[in-house]
Amino acid sequence: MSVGIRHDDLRRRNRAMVIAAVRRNGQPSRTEIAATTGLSHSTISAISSDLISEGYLVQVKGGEPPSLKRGRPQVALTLNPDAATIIVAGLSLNFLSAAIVDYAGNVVAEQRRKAFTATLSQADLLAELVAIIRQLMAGRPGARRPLRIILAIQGITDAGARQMLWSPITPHVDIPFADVLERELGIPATVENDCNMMAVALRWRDPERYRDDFIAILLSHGIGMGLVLKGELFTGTRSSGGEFGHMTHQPEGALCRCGRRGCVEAYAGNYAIWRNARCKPEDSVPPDGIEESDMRVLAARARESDGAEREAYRKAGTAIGFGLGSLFALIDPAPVAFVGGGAAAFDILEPHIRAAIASTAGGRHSDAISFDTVADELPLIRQGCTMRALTYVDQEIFAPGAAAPSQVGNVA
Amino acid sequence: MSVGIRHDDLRRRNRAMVIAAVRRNGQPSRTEIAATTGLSHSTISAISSDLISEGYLVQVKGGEPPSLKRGRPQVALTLNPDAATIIVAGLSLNFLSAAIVDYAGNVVAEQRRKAFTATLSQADLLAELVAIIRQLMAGRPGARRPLRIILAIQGITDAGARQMLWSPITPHVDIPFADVLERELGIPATVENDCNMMAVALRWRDPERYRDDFIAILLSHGIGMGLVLKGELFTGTRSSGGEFGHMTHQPEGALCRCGRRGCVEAYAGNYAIWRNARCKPEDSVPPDGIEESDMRVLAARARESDGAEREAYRKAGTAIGFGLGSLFALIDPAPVAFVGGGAAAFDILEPHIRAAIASTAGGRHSDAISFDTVADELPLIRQGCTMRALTYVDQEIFAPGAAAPSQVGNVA
DNA sequence: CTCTTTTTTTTCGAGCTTCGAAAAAAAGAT
DNA sequence: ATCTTTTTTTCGAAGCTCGAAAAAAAAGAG
Repeated sequence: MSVGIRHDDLRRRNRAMVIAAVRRNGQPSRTEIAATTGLSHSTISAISSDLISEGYLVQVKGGEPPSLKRGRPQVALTLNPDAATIIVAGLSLNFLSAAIVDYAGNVVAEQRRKAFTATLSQADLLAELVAIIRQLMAGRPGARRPLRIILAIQGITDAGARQMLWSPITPHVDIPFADVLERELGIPATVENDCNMMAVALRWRDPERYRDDFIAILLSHGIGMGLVLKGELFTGTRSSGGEFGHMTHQPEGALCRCGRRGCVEAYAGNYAIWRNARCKPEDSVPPDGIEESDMRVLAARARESDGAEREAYRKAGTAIGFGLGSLFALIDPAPVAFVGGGAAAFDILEPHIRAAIASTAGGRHSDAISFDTVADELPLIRQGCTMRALTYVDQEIFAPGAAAPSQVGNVA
Repeated sequence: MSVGIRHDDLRRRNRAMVIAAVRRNGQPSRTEIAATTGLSHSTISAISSDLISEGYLVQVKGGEPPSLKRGRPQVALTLNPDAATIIVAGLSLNFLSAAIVDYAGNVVAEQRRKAFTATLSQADLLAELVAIIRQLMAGRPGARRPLRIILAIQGITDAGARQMLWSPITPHVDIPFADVLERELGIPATVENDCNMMAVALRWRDPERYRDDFIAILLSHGIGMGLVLKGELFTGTRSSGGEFGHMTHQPEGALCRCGRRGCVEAYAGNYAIWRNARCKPEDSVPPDGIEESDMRVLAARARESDGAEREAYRKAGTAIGFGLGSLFALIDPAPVAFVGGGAAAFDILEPHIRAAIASTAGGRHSDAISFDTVADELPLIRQGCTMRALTYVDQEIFAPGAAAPSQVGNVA
């Protein structure tokens, strides 16, 4: 359904565009905003003066160094940190975190706590989550109500970012996190897949390298992926999608944590590497609770001698490589960032990944396949959530009515 | 890079929206256009009166049956067939076709000819293509110059729709079809992958069933795919992408026509089914020139008795199923249309496809997996090309400057 | 046959928005 | 102190969409 542009949409869109330019650029002047948006100086002047008087933007006074150029100096604009706050929460195995973040993206308060996610009832899990956020907000009495809650979870979410459909950290499925948070706290909430947030963060961190098309792969107990294609975060038609770890590497192959067989993860997840390194049968139930330190020992042994550990990493690299090969057959090659504890063993994995890719259709354009590693996923996830939630807030403020994830399809 | 909306873009976009509404709807009245676009009646009235006086739209006079409602009858608007023409060309193994199509999508002239694509030099192949189009245009002296050429090829094209990167129908690679056509004929040209055009056509044909997310799979000598996700035709980052047939089904498996091993196509392409049915070794070079009639014989035998033929189809179905399973892990399940000669044997394939999917991550939401078959791919490809080229023309006319495939990414 | 009702389409003025040009502002250079 | 350069604001013009009202065109009622 194609929708025409109303006249009053115009100003809203251009206001949102200006805010987006400031968010992306940091401290642009009006002239720079005019250049990046393509709008005239007079329009930018009008819009930014509105946004300043409404409290969304502020002029940076003495911050910048005295420019060496002649002429009236540019006045830098920046986001007013006090314009709004959001809450960024994270839920991973046995661990719960929440933070209040201001409109400029600075963390202003934070809470962390242990919680035995694997054994908690669904109600208790939700209660813990609500409690940590309540506690966080109680620490700032009198503060304005946060405009949005964003929750990153290890697991699959629905396409509308309302529910967790499945997660390895809890036996419960279809948990309506967003609905519960909204009901209990009265703040709009969304649930996002952690790997997707990693991809979002990479784009904000290094837009040179991670621009329009790239892949973030989490190497941890399981294997996750966040994918950006044509500048948009890629999601499934019904879920957060991108379950790279559960593409089939070997039909009827090794037993995966998900209960099926032959998934990439069943060869490349920490538990799979451990299982192979210990020479357990491929169909043995994947063990839980493997520590990063255990993996470091395995990796060290794999580097030292040509034994079962090295073979385990070979299998892992091969599985990842064939998975990437199939992915590249669909989307063409793109830069890959390997994130998480497993990235520490990337030196062992890389030759096998490259060898496997070379034997697939992904071998074409192998020059486009550049790998990078990021050791710690948590800061990435936090940053991705922050930017995503703030962008939602921007869209809500400046384009009310237009739902956040709106996209008008138009195949021709 | 975010670009603001200029004031004069507004009318252009809304004009394009009106044209798109008419193209999609067939013969809508002004009132219906207002409803679907969300613009006011006064705006639609102004725009459509402009478009009529410019010759793009015409009012349908006595066409519709006398409405049984009271009140002033709606005046149906439709595309003026004489507003423009385009050329739709197709290139497949040993076969070349071209047609002139008017602005309303009707074929007004057509040419077909044999050409031995597999043995022609690149120059001769291009010359044949230019010749058939010249001949077509020579048949309509005095006619206005067509506004666009669209060429569908069996093979991979680049993301910009300028070149054929690789094709099974010719040994030559990186053929700059679009540049040559534009230079020789002076008409803007693009090259599209045939399976992508199938997907586009399905959406125009049956928008109820094929709306926002669906998959078109060509079962023929090779295996091709066209994919629509979130209402947009899916393409790779550098090429037409979606090479479903060259996802890896079995690492180090059967020899594929592409020279690699274990691709889905190496089990499910006509040549692979034939190879398995004849009990040739999996690493034997795939034969060429298998006729549809040969495949019908194989399928009949597979239905009759449990022999090598049935086993060949089992392997084919399994490969397709595991491929779909991996695809569904990435994009979630979606309706699938199997197109082409191989769809005639879908009854034999289906149980194996479903069994394989059920054993993968795609097994979730298996209710969303509905299959359909379309016997003949050529009309689909023709129709898809027609609609795509006409939409390009619309965009060029009504939104000059904005390149046809424009999409501003905005990850947050 | 005429008048009323109903529905579609057009007309018209109001209210926005953006743009370009010119003016104002704010610094360094001379 | 004045000139030059660059940024920002101001102001009028032009264009677009919208809502309300008017006009048009048909069916139904009497």
